[in-house]
Amino acid sequence: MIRTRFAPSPTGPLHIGTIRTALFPFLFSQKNKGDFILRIEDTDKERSKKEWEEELLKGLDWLGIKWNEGPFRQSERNELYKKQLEKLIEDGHAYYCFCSKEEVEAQKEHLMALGEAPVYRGKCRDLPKETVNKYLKEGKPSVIRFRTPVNQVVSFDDIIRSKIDNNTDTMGDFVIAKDFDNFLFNFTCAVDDMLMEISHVIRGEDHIPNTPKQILIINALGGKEPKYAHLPLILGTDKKKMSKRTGKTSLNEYIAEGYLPEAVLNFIAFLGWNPGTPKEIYTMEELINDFSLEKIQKSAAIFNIDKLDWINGLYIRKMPLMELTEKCLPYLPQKPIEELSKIVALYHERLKKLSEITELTDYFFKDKLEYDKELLRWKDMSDEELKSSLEKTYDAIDNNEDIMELANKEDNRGNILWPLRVALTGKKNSAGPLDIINVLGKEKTLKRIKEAIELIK
RNA sequence: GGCCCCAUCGUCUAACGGUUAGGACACCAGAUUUUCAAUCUGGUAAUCAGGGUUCGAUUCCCUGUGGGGUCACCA
Repeated sequence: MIRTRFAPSPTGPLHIGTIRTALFPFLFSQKNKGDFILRIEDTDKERSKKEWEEELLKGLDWLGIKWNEGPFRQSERNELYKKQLEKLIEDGHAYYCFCSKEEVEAQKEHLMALGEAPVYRGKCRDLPKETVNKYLKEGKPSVIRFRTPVNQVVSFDDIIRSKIDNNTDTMGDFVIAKDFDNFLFNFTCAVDDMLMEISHVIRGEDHIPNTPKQILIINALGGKEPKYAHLPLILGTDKKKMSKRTGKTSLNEYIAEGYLPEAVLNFIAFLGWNPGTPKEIYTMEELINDFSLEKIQKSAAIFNIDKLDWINGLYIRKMPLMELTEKCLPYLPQKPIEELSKIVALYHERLKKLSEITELTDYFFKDKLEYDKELLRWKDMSDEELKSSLEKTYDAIDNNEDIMELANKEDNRGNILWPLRVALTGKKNSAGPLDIINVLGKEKTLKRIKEAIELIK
C-alpha cells in the first residue's frame, strides 16, 4: 500500500516551493491508488500560527490537492511522542544533557575553527545514572539528546538520486526534545512517519541531511523505515533559494495577481518533472495518470515567470467567456455581469493575468479620458488632417454609416482608425475601435470623439 | 570550514554508448493587423573543464571548477 504525506509547518505564508512538495506526493499517491496524509508540523509553539494553517488549507483547496487522512496536528499528539521518547531513554538510545547553550555553542565554534564537523560530542553522553537523577531532582535545566552511534555509515536509497551515505560522526548527538512536552522536528517527524506507516517520504532536497537522523531514530524504535525521494529545489532567478528579493514567493500573491489554479498547477508540476513526451499542457487528472517518480529531475529548477504567464494566458483563452468574466469580477467595477462580459470579451485573447483587466478596460468606466494630444496623431499627420479624420468619423457614426468603408477610402486605414481608437480609449494599445464602439454605445462614442477634436484646437 | 547534492540553449527540459544534440518559454525576423495581443512561418542559441574506459562518449569512471543544500533547545 502506497502512503505518502505532506508535512508542512504553519509558520508563514504558503510558499510556492512548498506547494510542489505537496503536489508530488499527492500525485504519486493518487497514481498508485494510495493514501495521502496531511500532517501539520506545529511543534514550534512560538512560530506556528492558526492563521498560517488556515492559509495552507485554503491554498491546497484552491489547487485541488485533496488529502484523505488528516489534517493531523503534531501539537495534539504529545502522548504518542512521550511514549516513544520514554522508550528511547529506557533503551539507552537517548539521554539527558545538562550542558548549557553557551557551552555547546563554544564547543561548536571551537570545532569549526579546527575544520571539523561542528557537532555535539556528548559530554553528558555517559553520565552515571545517579548523577542524572540528582541533576533532575535539583531541577537543573536539561534537554534530551539522541545517542548517535559512533563512526557508522547510514545509507539509504533515494528514489531520485540513488544511494546516499552519511557518517554518523557528522551528525553528533542531536537534541530530540526539550522536555516531555516539547519535542523537536527530527524526532516527531520520524515517529510520525513510522506510526502513520508512510511508505514513501517525498520532500525537498533540503531534508537530505535530516534523513539519516530520522532513519536512526526509526531503527532505534524498531520501526520500518520508509522509502525516500528528495525533490530538487526551486530556485529564484538569482539561482538561490526563492526569496522575496527575486520575485513573489507566496501562493497568495499569485492568486491575487490573477493566476489560475490550473496554470499554477501545470507550471509547478513541470518544474523538475516531465512526462518524457512533448505534451506539456496537463490537467490534474492527466498529471495523476502520467506521473512517476523516476521522471523527476535531479537538479534544481529556476522559477521562470515568463513560462507561467504563457501557460496562464493559454488557460484564459481556453476558458468560456462567462467563466472568465466571473473570475475578473474582483478586478472590475460593480456592473451587471452581462455588461462586463462584453468588455472582457474584447480582451479575452490578450489577457495573461486576470489583474491586467483593470488597466486594460479602465476607459469604459471613466467619464473623461486623460491623454496627450500627440497620441491621437497617426504617423506624420498634420493637425488639420487629424481634425478632419475625426470629424469624418464623427459624422459617419452619427449617420450610422460603416466606419470600415470610410477607412478603406483612405490610402492607409490607420488615418481613420488610429485617431478613433485613441479618442475612444486614450491608450496606445487596445482592442479594435469598431468592437469598442459596439460596447461603448453611440452616445458615449460621439462624446469622446468630440472631446478629441476639442483637444486638437 | 565539514558533510551532502547537482551540472545540456538565457530558462524549463528530451536524447538503449552511435541524433545534423530534439521540443517548449523568452528573444529576433517575416506574414496578418490601425495599435497591442492572439495566430501562422522561419531564425539565433547548449552538452562546465581536463583526463581516462570505448571503434565511438551529452550519456560510464576519476579529478578539478562552478552552483546549491545543510550543520538550532526551527521545520
